[in-house]
Amino acid sequence: MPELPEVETVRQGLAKWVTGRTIKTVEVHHPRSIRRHVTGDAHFIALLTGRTIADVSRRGKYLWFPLDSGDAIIGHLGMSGQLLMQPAEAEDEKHLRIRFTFTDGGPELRFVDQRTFGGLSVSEGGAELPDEIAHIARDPMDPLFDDELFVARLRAKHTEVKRALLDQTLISGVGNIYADEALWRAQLHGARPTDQLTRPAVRRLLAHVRDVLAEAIVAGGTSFDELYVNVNGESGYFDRSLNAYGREGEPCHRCGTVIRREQFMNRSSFSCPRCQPRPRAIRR
DNA sequence: CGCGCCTCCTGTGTGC
DNA sequence: TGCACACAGGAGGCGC
Repeated sequence: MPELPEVETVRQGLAKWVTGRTIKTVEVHHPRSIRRHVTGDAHFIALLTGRTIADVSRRGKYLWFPLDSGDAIIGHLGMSGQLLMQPAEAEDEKHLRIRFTFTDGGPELRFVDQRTFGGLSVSEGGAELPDEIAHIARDPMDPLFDDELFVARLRAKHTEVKRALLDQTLISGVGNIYADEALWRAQLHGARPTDQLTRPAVRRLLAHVRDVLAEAIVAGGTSFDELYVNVNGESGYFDRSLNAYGREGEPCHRCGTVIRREQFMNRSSFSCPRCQPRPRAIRR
C-alpha cells in the first residue's frame, strides 16, 4: 500500500528514467484509470502525444510529471498501482491500464493497477502545481512544511488524532501503516481527541511521523506482497522494522504486551494496550 | 462548513 | 471441491 515513502521511491526511480524523454504514443486500456480526466481518453491522448517530460514531482502520495507544454500528468497509485519501466518486448501485465512509448524507442512507461483505485489524468497548465491537488497539504518531508501551523491546526480540530494524521489536507503522505507506526512511537492511542493534546505532545508526534517516514524512504518503502514493487521491480523491506502495523498477537517491542487490533474508521488499527491506552470517556 | 460514513475495485484467504 | 463472504484501504462525495 503505497504511502509517502513508497511513492517517493517510485518518484526517484521514474525521474531517472523519463526526464527529458518525448512521448510517442499513449494507450488507455481501462477507462476507470483515467476517470479523473473527465474530458475522456481521446483528449488525454491528444494532450500527451509529442510532449516532453520535464521532471517528476511529488506532494504527499500524488505524483505529477511537468511537461514542456506547461501541462502535467497527475498520478496516484491508489491501493495497488505501479508505474513500471519495461522494454517494449516485455509481455503485457495482466492489469496493464495505460502504456506510454517514447520517441527514442527506449523502455516504455506502464501504469499497472489491479484494483483501479489509482489513476492518471492531465492537468492543463498544472506543471508548477496542478490545481487538482492544490488542496493537498505539504508533506512533512517538504522543507516548506510549517510545523507550528500543523500543531495549531491539529489542535483546533474536533476529531481523533489518527483521523487527523490521515487527513491529507492537514498533513499529506501518511496512510494507515505509518499512522499506526508514528502513534506507537509517540505512545498515543489513535482515538485520543486532538483538542486535548498539548502542543509539546503534537510536536513529539510530528517528529515521530517524520522519523518513521524518513527511515522508510531509506529502506525503499514497505511492501507486504507482490502488489507493490518499486519502479525497478524490487520490493521495499521496511516491513521488517514495523512495531505495530500487522503485529496483532505479537509482543510489543517496547514492553512485551501483546499487540491488539481494533476496527477504526472501517479499517484495522494496531496498537499496544499498555503503551497506548485508550482515552477515557470524552470530556468537554 | 466541519466531521465522519459510504463507495469504488479485485484478488486472496477462510469457513462451511 | 465449491461457494459465499470478509478483508485490504486512499480519497472523493455526500449527508447530517
